[in-house]
Amino acid sequence: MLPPTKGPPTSIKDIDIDVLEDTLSFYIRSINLAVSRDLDEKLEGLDVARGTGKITTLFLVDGNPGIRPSTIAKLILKDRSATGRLVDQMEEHGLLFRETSADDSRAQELYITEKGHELAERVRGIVTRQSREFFSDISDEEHKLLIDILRRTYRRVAAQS
Amino acid sequence: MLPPTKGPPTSIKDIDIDVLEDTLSFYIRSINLAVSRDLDEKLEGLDVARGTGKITTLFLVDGNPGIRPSTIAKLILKDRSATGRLVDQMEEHGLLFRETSADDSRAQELYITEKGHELAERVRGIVTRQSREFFSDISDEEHKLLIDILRRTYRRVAAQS
DNA sequence: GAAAATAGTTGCATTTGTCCACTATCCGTC
DNA sequence: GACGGATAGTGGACAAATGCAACTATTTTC
Repeated sequence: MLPPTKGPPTSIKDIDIDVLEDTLSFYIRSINLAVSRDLDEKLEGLDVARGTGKITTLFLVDGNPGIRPSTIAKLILKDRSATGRLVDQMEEHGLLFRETSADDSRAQELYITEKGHELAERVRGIVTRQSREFFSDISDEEHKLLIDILRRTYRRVAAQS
Repeated sequence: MLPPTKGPPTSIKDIDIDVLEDTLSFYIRSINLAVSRDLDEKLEGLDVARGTGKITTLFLVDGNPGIRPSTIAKLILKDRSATGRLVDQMEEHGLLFRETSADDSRAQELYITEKGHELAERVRGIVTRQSREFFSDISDEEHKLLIDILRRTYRRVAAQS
């Protein structure tokens, strides 16, 4: 008979995390912490590190010339206020510039700069590699599956905001 | 022939998010924002809302009497400093209490209180339901699959910290 | 017994985001 | 074409969380 395993559990493997063991949101939230930290390291010093949204914004402006801050806000799941400040930062860093829309003078159109475009180029590689490396214990097949499923969820959430 | 779709893209569906479209970390990070917000709403006023870690800590202490702050730190992927403050809060709210370990007077053992146990009971239901509802567009089969995969990743990450 | 490692605490700084109110502008309707 | 309601962007105040580094107290190692 094994010795009674009472008393403070010490090894991480013996720990019971209760219903979280089968709770998807728990894994999403936890892995988010880890993957975001890892990504920040890889982006160190790049004008685009820290927080969600900068990278997405960079790509959005690079690939969709004239896109508006409010559209970006919906896609990065932040409010206009936060998005505005984010655009401020990126403008200060010379990654993009604003223009008032000709159609609607309330709105702005965002355009990438040369510097921004170059950064996008660099970041493209870093981000792709980082994600694949971080999740390297997941097979290609599973990886594809995960993305297909989570993409649906993301689209649903982004669409309704 | 369709009219040229040049000019500022307006509908979210037409937007190109570049390589992020196939980047798992992007989905994890984005969905994390949404699912965390949704969860916070469901937990409103419950001593356990906001930030990652409180819920996990509550369950850990409830299910693993005598568990140490440093063990919790590894599981919630925070440093001891942040974990300590988190335990402070929960102690102030009367959810758990500390005792100095008899074996090692540097270490503490954490125990749940009656109030903490009751809260755990409530939160168990809320958390499970919230996750399943949030991801309700995912089939049971896919859901199971996702969890199995992400659990591996979480364990790997938690183990090495 | 001395050095190195570990547990926890605290101060500090930084970041980040949310809420709310305010202005300018556009849209639809009477 | 004037008015009310929605929408775009901005700015301020505020709350919170978290990470780092330094420091104390113990324990472990050699």
